[in-house]
Amino acid sequence: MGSTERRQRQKEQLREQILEAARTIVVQEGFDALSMRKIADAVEYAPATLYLHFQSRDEIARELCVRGFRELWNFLAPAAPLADPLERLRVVAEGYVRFAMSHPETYRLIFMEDPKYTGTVLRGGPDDPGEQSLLLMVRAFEELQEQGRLAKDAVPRRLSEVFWAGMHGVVSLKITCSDFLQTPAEEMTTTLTRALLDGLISPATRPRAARLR
Amino acid sequence: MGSTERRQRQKEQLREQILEAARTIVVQEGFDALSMRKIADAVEYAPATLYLHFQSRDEIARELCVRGFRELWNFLAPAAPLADPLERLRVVAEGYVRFAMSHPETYRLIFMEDPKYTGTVLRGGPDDPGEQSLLLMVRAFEELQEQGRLAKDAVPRRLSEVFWAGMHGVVSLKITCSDFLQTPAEEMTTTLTRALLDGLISPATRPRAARLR
DNA sequence: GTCTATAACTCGATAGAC
DNA sequence: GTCTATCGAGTTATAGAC
Repeated sequence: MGSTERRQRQKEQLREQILEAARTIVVQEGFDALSMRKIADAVEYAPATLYLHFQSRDEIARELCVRGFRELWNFLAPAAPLADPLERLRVVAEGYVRFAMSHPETYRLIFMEDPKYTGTVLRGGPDDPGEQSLLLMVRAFEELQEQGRLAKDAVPRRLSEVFWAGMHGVVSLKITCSDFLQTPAEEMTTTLTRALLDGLISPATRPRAARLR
Repeated sequence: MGSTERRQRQKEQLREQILEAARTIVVQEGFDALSMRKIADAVEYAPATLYLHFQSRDEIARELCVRGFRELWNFLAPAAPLADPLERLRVVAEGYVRFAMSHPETYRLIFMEDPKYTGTVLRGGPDDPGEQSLLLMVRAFEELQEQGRLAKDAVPRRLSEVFWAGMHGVVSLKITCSDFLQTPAEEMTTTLTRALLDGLISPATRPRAARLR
């Protein structure tokens, strides 16, 4: 049954082409400009053909979210093996912002467009990609706590969410109103990171060696 | 010419009705659901009539942004007369988050929807509403600096932008994926505010009295 | 199995009758 | 000043020809 396999391969190929075309449209024209007609034009098939591979425009958008988030992870992963949890958090922030600034439309689709898309990667379940990424930060704060560099009553999960919110604030403002902001994204990130980590890690429990400046 | 004045009043009344109907739709169904037809239905006029009062749907959206931002200012203004700049910043943050959480769809329209709407209130000119609001924070940081509670080489404008980004991050994440976040918005805000202000106001230059905890 | 053609529905905006 | 009627373009999705 070699022909069946070939068919299967071709089918998957078209699926990839559709997703690639969709991604290109989103990146170049924004998510609002993504329509089934436009995708169909790009892959040179009739609009209806797309429905043989995807149930709806929504399903395509969700798949773009999943893949986009996977790409985001590639920017965060280099931080994981770093020994110092503080350094790890700084590298996470740097990677996060670098991803968002180099893929603004993808970032917008995943985190700023619609809760239903954000929910695709951040459902809150223990196995979803968002939880994995947050865990990278949670662990860092836990280690800081174990090392006595963080107040005993601090809640790592909460600090991680605040830390994430800070990064998200910087990049989403940069995406929506970069003209208004006078400070470059990277500068905002370092200022934010320094201030936050310096502030979160309370002076009382922080040995001199762990100081950020 | 009393009848002319009456006409004028009626015309303005309809304009208000249109805006009020539009605001209701945005608040209840979100900005995407805002259509000229729906507004026309709500005010019991034909769709074409709306174009006698507004050039386009866009112009209605922009007016909603301007009014929404005015309402935001009402939440921030109570902070202005406070003597202690640090306290002022805390109250600004509290008001900002309270506005966003009580008017999520309005907040989304102004700050998260489209740069062209955000630009309506944040053009970057010296007279726009956004600049005014940011000035509230800039002044607070300047005073902290004058009082020697902030490093001399710190840039108030930059700190304000970072401070604002932090608040925006918290509320926009809460709006887009509140299910994923385990921490309530108010708690995130106090954690963020404490950490940021504690971190921004560097230990070296900060007298004991100004400490946040 | 594949794809064309089209249904059935949105929308914003306008021309012209009254 | 307001309405009816409609244009033209957009959308998702499906029925049925090939």
